[in-house]
Amino acid sequence: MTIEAHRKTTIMDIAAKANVSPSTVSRVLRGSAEVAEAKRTAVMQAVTELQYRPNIFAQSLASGQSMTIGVLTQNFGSPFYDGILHGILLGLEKTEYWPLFADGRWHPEIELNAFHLLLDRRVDGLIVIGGQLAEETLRTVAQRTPLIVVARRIAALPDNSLYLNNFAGGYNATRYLLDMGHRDIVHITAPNVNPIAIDDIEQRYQGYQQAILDAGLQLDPRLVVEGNLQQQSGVLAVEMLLSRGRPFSAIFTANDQMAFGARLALYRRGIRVPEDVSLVGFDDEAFAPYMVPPLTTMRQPAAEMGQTAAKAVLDLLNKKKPNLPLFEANLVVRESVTRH
Amino acid sequence: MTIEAHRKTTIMDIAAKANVSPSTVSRVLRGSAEVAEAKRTAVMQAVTELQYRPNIFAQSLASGQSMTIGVLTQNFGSPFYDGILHGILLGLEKTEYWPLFADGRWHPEIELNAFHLLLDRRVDGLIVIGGQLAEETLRTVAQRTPLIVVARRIAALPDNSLYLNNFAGGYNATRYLLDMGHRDIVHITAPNVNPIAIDDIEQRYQGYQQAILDAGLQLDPRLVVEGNLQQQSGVLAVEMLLSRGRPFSAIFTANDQMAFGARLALYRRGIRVPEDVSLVGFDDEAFAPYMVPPLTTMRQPAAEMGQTAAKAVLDLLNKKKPNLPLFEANLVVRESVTRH
DNA sequence: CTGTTAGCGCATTCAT
DNA sequence: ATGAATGCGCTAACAG
Repeated sequence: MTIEAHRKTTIMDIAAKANVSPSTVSRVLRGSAEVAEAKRTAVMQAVTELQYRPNIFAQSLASGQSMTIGVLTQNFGSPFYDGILHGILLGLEKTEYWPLFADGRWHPEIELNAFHLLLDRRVDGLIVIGGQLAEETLRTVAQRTPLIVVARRIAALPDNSLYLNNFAGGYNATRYLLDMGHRDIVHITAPNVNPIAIDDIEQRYQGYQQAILDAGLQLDPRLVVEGNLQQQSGVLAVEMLLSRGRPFSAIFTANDQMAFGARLALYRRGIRVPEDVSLVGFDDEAFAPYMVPPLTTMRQPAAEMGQTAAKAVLDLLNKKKPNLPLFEANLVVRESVTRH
Repeated sequence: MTIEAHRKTTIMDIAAKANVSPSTVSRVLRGSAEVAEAKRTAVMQAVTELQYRPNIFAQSLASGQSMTIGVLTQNFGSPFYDGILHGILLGLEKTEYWPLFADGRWHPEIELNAFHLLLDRRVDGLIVIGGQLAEETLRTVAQRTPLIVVARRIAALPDNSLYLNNFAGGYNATRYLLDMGHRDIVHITAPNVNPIAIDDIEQRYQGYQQAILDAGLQLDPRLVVEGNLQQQSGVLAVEMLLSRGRPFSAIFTANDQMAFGARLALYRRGIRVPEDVSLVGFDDEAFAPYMVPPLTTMRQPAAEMGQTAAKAVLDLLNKKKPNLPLFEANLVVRESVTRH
């Protein structure tokens, strides 16, 4: 058993079989130059016959390109982020680029590590979804590598970040409840979570406040409760609320998960939804339509954002200025809200 | 460690700076041989000073190893699969291997393509989560590359597949309802979904049947309804069931999503859970504890399976026979079931 | 222990 | 249009 016997087929093998030089093989394979039709087909045939597959490492080493786009996410399984992931996948599907995923797990150290490993793999472009990387770090990288940050606003990189208008989302959700006749509207926010989400959440809160004021009503701090985005905190928030004794007819939560928790707490207290209290969430998680009753919520266009992000990095790779619209969440009306 | 470094510093630069040969640099960097302490530290210092980062492509090309484990999943966002993903991430975390993800999107062609792209990237090992790749294909690859298939039983590869005892899961769920005094137990199954899941689902159904028989009861086809694993099909299943007029006091669904749908349908019909009908799901999705009322369900040890899979490929890489236990789903009791 | 010498497989100049 | 030559950055076999 010689080494030869098991050696992988290389560009040389197919060059020999097709009676051409290795360079010609390379030319037809990557279409980098015109080649006589006869040789062309001879090469292609040899390729299929020998089941040749190029060695990516050799290719990348020689060309300096990896044909990959690094994608840094924060936990496979977060509904919103996964939606973005799908969009990216879709946006890259018909291109020559292949996504390389890394998971920051919402851990600053793990995230930084993953980020570097992506860079070590010499990705040609980079998409960062949310996360907590220092803006400084992102700025530095952006100078050298096409970079798009999704679901996070980087003030210093207006042309590289893509995010949602959370203020409008909070405003519209609240506005809807007002239009339905509600006057005592609770908001469950989440001020002390990780640094990036906090910004979005704060925006939603601001939107809530502005809508109340625009309706000519007064802000009442007793109607605002704090959670941490987890379902359980929605439960606690409602408990807290009820203990305050301030009457209310509707609840708007900063995300769906807390709405789920809130709904459970109301159920345990025997408070009916939507007869006694209306409920509006934010995210439109897969479960929202199947809650009892189905949850009215703000849908974030995650997939569209991901796809736009993918197109944007490709634009950057081609030295074109990418088009980065400001996205908005849309109200999805379901049965958890009634006219008051 | 900053970003600048990823540029052009090569092993030669640091060799020059440390006054040693490139090979010595390589030796200390990868610990492949003993090196005098003095040179060692000189090299290390040069490395940090020049912010050197090895070129992965050159490394892999020269060594023949990529230090990556390919992971083929089927849609980022499926709760069970994501759990496995997390487990794999965890299992690989402290090793020298880095996971390379690909998404088959539940599309046979896309999956096969992704599979090949993973192989093209010369992964040292491979973990396939579910999917529909031909057993033949898997067997061929397994001969050449360490391969573990998770959440799918490959008869021809008993030492490479890792899955759950779904029969026991179905049996235990049904058994629990029987123990609670229920006699007219509905099962919502899903016979016509994709080829791989169908096997698991069928096993759950078999478990249900066996439990009924073991309790000395008769199987009644009118108590079995078919869905397709989606929430919406749970809604339809219950509608169908009610139209049959056959009384029942409990429903066991083949997955949580259909349980969600079923619960919604019951709500719309004014049938109370659990007072009128008890409900048991399968998967323990994140939402289950927050359903109204909280859902009793079978929890699959996804993360453990993923971690075990990761360890198993590493074992294969080290020519050790991996330990592949048969996993089981555990009952998680919540308020959606009452004694009958 | 350590420096020298060859490749790893391919892309890309150069010449022709 | 095409073959020969060079190098991408690193590892490993071979001497010393």
